[in-house]
Amino acid sequence: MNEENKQGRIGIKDIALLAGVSKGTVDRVIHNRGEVSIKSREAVQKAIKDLDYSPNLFARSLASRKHYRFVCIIPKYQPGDYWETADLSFDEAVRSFTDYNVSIEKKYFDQLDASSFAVTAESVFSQLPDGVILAPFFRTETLAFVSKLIAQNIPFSFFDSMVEDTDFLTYYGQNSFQSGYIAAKLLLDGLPEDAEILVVLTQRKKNVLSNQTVNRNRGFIEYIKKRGLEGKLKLVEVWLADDDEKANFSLLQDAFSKNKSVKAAITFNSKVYRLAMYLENLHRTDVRLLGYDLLEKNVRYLKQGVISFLIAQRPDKQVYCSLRDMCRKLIFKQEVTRVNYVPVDLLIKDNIDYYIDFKE
Amino acid sequence: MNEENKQGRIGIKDIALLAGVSKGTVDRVIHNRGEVSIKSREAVQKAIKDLDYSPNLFARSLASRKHYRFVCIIPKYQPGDYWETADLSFDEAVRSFTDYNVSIEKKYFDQLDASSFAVTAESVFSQLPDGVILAPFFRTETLAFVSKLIAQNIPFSFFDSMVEDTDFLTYYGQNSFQSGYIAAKLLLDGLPEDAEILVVLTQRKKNVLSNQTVNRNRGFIEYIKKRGLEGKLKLVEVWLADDDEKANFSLLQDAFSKNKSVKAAITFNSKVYRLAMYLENLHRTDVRLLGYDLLEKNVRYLKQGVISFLIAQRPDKQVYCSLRDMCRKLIFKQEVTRVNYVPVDLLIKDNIDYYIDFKE
DNA sequence: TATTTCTCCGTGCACGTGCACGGAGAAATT
DNA sequence: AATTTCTCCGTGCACGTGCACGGAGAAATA
Repeated sequence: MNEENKQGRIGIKDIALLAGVSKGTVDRVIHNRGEVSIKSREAVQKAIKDLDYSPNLFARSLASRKHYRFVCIIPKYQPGDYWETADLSFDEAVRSFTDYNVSIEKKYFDQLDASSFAVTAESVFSQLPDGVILAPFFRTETLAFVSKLIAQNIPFSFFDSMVEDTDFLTYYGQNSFQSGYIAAKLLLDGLPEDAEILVVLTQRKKNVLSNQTVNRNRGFIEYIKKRGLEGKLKLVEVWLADDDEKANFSLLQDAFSKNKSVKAAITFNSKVYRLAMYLENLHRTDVRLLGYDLLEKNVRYLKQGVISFLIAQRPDKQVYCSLRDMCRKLIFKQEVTRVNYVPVDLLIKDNIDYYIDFKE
Repeated sequence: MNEENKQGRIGIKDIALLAGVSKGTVDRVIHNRGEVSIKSREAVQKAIKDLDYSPNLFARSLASRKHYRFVCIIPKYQPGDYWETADLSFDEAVRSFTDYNVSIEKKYFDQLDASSFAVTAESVFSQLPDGVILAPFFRTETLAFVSKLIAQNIPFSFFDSMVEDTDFLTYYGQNSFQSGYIAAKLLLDGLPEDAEILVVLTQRKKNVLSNQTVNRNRGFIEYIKKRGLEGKLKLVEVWLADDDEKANFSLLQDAFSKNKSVKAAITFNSKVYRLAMYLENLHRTDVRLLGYDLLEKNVRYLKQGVISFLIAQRPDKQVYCSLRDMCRKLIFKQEVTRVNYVPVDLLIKDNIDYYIDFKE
């Protein structure tokens, strides 16, 4: 083991020396807070360039007294729900940034209730946060919220879905349209052209579908058109309620008894385990089933072979990257990419374990 | 924006205060380098526990004079090859760790020449490295090498493939057997049971196949057995040379002319673009093609629809995680997981873009 | 008792950066 | 000319930790 001092990392005082000024002046140039003559500024900038200086981020955050406080806004959830992953990922992610003097506060709203979202969002302002990360469930309310954020000069990022034409810092999420397209391909390829397909939708209040669902559905239809299957395939829509499992069961029962030769079924959200549960009860293994997200129940049915495909969208990464980019932009003044589509990950029973077990 | 000093992070001097000793003593306990009375030691340990102290890693590595030097051993490659990704990833990864006083030296060997590997490996010792990361291409030579590493107390990690029963720190790589199994599933599902399948192998010197290839092939066969297709499917093996493209072309020509109704073809390495090129020249679109790894050429043929599936194994992650774990273990004395299988990522023309573009 | 050795421990500087403070000299004002 | 204001810049401490140095007191040796 070698004890070598200093591998010659060049620091602020090296450029001070080269530029013929003191490190205080260098500091003023780096954080351009003025009070520097043009001559000195240029000398420093040249030195920085010549020596290819990059600051030691550790020393920086050690020395910095600034404390950054971010707020994230996500829906309330039941244990095992999709949103639990995102929630836990925030805790996980913030741990990687505590040493940068970063802390985070989470706020929850009712995903069926737009006014709950508005109230939660409003409560953010009293905290005077340095940045906000949110899943923009309700378009109108989100627009109102972010315009107020902009007025107060508070940067914000979207994840999961986005509201376009707003001045968000970053977006991390899946391209829903494309993921619906891919879902269609996986579900339909190899099936007869006139097969019966069950499309299971979950309605929220006022019959409104989520952004994600709408766009995935569009992508789904697009594939069907492209393959020239429109009008040939028999698409059967089944509308379930979000909370009434008993009613849902009989709705499914109804659908399957009316359509005897269903070859495949799909949901555009994470609730595919409902369908799986239903099919398993009936010991039907002849229906190709596809859904989204790696809920524990979904994974179990995938491994059992009841579900054929799951499409995942790395919720943990969405959260981590959103937070990281906010740090990069605000703390380290680095550039970040605005729109970031996460991969459309295809999971089958044979590769699911490696996907889940892999901890980066 | 809030200027709040100190969010109450407890540091070494807080435990010194609570334990009634100086921070020097606390330091001696933490790094247990002795010269501490039992009474003091226990007081400090109690204080650490009571206050739930965790060291500030930034301050630690800032103050530390120790410089860690790692060596990695990878094969030489042509531009665009699989190993280029790994090579570049090392550069990328080491950047994240320079502030921890870490540097890395890369060493290359000829992947067709075991003795080249041995020579390269031997040259490592003169550097007195703190750790070694290698892709263990040659079993015998690797065994000799690592036993010498162990004798000199130098920790080492495998990636890409591993040599079992050695005392490696970590392994990151794909489960080759399982990935071959999955490859078979993707390639064969939906084909007639008596289809003609081309299995294209690349021989290295002395007719030796790489570990990866052997195991993927085993997994492939396993699936065929499980499906009861053994003896029904017509598997045609084609052996190509690694470097003679002209000979390879005529070998393929030969294979396709002898087997008129080939329905699918597979290679267990990254050279599937050869097959794609051949099929494209002949304007044949009726052959389902599967291969490994996201070489630029492979991706192009996938997007064109010549290749149906690519299986990826996150070489960048393998490298990054190997290096990160070495830091965790050696610098921060944290525990790491020994065997880490990376996901078997399934890519089709419709999800490849998101996969490639996504920068974490 | 005087000297040496040994055990234990406190002090103080360093790492690279941020930032407050104050000072020197020029320019503007009285 | 004396004073004030303004522009520019250097000095020095702090962040939390690692580590070298040396000192105090006890124990061992003379």
